[in-house]
Amino acid sequence: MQSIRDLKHNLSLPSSAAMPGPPDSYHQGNIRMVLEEPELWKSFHEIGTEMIITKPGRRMFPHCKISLSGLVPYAKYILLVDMVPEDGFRYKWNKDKWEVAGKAEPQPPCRTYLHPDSPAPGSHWMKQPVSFLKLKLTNNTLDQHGHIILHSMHRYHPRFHIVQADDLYSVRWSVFQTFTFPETSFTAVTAYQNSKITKLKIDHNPFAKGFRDEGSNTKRRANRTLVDPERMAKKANSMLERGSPPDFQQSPHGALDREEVQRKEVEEVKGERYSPWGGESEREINHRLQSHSPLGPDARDAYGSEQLVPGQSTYQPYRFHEYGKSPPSSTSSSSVGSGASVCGRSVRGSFESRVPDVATVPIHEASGKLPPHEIAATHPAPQAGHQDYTGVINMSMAQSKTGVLGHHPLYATYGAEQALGQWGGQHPAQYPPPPPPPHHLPADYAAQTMHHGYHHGNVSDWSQYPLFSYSCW
DNA sequence: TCACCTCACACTTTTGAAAAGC
DNA sequence: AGCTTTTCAAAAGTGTGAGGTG
Repeated sequence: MQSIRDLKHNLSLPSSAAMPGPPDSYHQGNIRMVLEEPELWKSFHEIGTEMIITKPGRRMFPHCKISLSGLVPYAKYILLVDMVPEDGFRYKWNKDKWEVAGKAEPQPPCRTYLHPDSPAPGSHWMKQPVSFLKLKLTNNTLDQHGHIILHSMHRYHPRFHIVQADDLYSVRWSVFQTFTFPETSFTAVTAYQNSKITKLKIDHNPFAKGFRDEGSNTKRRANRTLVDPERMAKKANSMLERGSPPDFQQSPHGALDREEVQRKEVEEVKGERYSPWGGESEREINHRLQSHSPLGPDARDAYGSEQLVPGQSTYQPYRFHEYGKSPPSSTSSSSVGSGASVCGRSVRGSFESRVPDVATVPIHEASGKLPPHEIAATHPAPQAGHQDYTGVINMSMAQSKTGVLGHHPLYATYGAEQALGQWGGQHPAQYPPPPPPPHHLPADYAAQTMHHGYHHGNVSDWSQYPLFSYSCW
């Protein structure tokens, strides 16, 4: 196998003519990624996962945890995660289900979370599940901490990228593969909308133990009463004004028959399996999760995360329309493509996606074609319009990483100006059409996303260019 | 008025430095 | 002296619910 060093050398040649064909690193297509705790994810997914986003940043729960195999033990890899909008809509919670509430807001700056262990040899990644526990989500578009910025009431799903690279400098010249898992999609919220989700979180998140009804919760409430009688009096007053007894109101499990209420809710959560996305049944979800595996339902265990994306199309430069995990195309989708498309999800033409101002990027046709009311109460078709926009990894961070950051999480920022500026006129020369798909790629892997970052070799200039060309919408 | 967001709170787990033991 | 284990306080991560905002 050609070493990554050789690959780097080849790719560093400035001329597009020098762009090598697919290197032997395509053999890395053996990489397999499996989502850990799929049952937990599934239980959330069936109800409609919500993730809290806050100004200071909030961790995900369940958090992203994956297992990797098929890596070259001695080769170094970098693991990245980013969040991709599911569609071009904004949602609202109406009674007991999510409804489309209009077009999505312009996408905030795209950021990528780099696993703090990166870069590490394949043996390191494979020896145990890899957790992205410390990844945080925020709704603060001016966030300085590098958290992943999302819009509330919008739907996203995480995407995992694995890049064979000795260090962050090499990323741009390296092959990377992308994986997604349909069950990890979620709605970003600032406060939980679906009480079933709240309950699931409380039941499974150790930090929320205090809210469980197994004794400590009541103790907590009692303490609170003692600690701040004034507050409680105030609260009681306000509740009286609303005409409900203070101890029963508000809480999903009031003092009155709390156990029964809880039992009832548990039954609802476990048994009802209702989907806020238009009544998708468990069977349907299972079917969807399984049937999208290119290897069929039986392959889910073995190839739990392999995905289905037409290999050819993903090689189109600057766009990645087929990626659209919507409808989720497999248990996890992996795609193979050029470095010019990672955040792909566009219905618009690739040229339209390169508008110079991300804030004004029009929502795609899809959202225009399909009136919200027609979509309401149903899970919108994933292919629904996406906005394209691109981003640039903040390489100043990457640069510092190699020397200073050590084992701290690195977030790569995709600034709007950078992103669009660079797309503005450079790419044709800068990002020549990628080579044809590897002829020796096994059928299975032709469906994966394998991106090549074809960039110029001048390291001093590389911060101008994206690690991934981002089309987040 | 309403939908959404922010904040302080109580409670929990995690982290890391200091102390103790070997 | 050096290493490992234990202890404990501080920090960080939770959902709650009142109040704020547009």
